[in-house]
Amino acid sequence: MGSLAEFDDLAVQSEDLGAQEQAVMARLSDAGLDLPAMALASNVFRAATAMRRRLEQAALRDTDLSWTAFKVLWVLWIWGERETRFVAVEADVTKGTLTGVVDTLERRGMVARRRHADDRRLVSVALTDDGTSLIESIFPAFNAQERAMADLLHPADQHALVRGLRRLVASLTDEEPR
Amino acid sequence: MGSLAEFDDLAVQSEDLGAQEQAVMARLSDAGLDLPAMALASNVFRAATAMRRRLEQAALRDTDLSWTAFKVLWVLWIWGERETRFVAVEADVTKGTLTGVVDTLERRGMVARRRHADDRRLVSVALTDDGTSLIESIFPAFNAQERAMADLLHPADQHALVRGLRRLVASLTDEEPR
DNA sequence: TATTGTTATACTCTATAACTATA
DNA sequence: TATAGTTATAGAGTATAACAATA
Repeated sequence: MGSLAEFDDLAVQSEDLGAQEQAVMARLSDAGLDLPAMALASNVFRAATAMRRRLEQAALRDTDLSWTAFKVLWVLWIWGERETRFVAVEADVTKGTLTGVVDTLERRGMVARRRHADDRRLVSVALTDDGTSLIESIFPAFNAQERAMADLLHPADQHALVRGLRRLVASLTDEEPR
Repeated sequence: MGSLAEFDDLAVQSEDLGAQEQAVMARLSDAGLDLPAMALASNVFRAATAMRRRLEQAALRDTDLSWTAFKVLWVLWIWGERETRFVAVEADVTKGTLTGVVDTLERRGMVARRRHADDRRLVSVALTDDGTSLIESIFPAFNAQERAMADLLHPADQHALVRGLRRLVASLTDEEPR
């Protein structure tokens, strides 16, 4: 069985396929590759890039916050004061990157470090009042963009998409604990 | 109506929600935000990061190719010789980045530039025979990882996920032509 | 010995914009 | 004037690894 048929099966409606995917089919249809899996990966990347670009332009442009600095503020807003290793995992950055971002945010008075009394290797980070005000002033516009993007899909598609992504993320992250 | 109920509606099964999303619900359930949209965005980013990390480690680690260099080879493999502006869009990088990546790949003999005779502003890039061999030797392992990740989901979930992502990408990219 | 956070290095990619050569 | 690609600059993130302090 050719993978072309397999791919087509996933396609549902050919109008949904971009030019790139059509070229892929023409080029690779009998190379023994898993085209549906390719389509899954490449669409995850394309969606992520397009969404991040839009969020950065529309919601972060005038805030003087990098994508990562924003994520760190957000994590602290959601979770409250936490140890830096936790924040690094949650914001999905390396600990080296986190040190730098926290340095910057601390210099601007948005977060504060606190060394633990009981285990003095540990450092926790928390939003200051100014940091809380900042994230609370930025987040509504950020979320409005998220909503506008989600609304590009029918509710049933949104539903299915989130469910699939959650399962994928769950499987990937407990496979590779990092 | 609280957004908590709205969020829960999307959740389907609470075991699917990671700890982060549960904390979000607890923290933000009545802030007037669109939590399902937030869940969509954040799961796209988390999936993309986890997948890229795995592909880089498992398939690109020993190849001496950066993520972007790999994408450029892939684009040229799929499309054949193309003008650099086309390659930049397709590989989703800026033209400045592309110049650098093509410089590197050309120095290694994997691609070749060709200036057009009819419009001498234009430069096309194509794989050399060595470049073709390289991408053909790397891609099977890359695709095997893509398949392994896709197989973490049931076929119906894969199907729904790809369909949703395609539609999202299509809407986002014809909204913002770049 | 192991762990936490910090520091250091070298690399990749980005955004932005100026520059060249062509059209 | 506009366009295609190149070059330049500064910034942000990465992987990797060494390091100091602490456990």
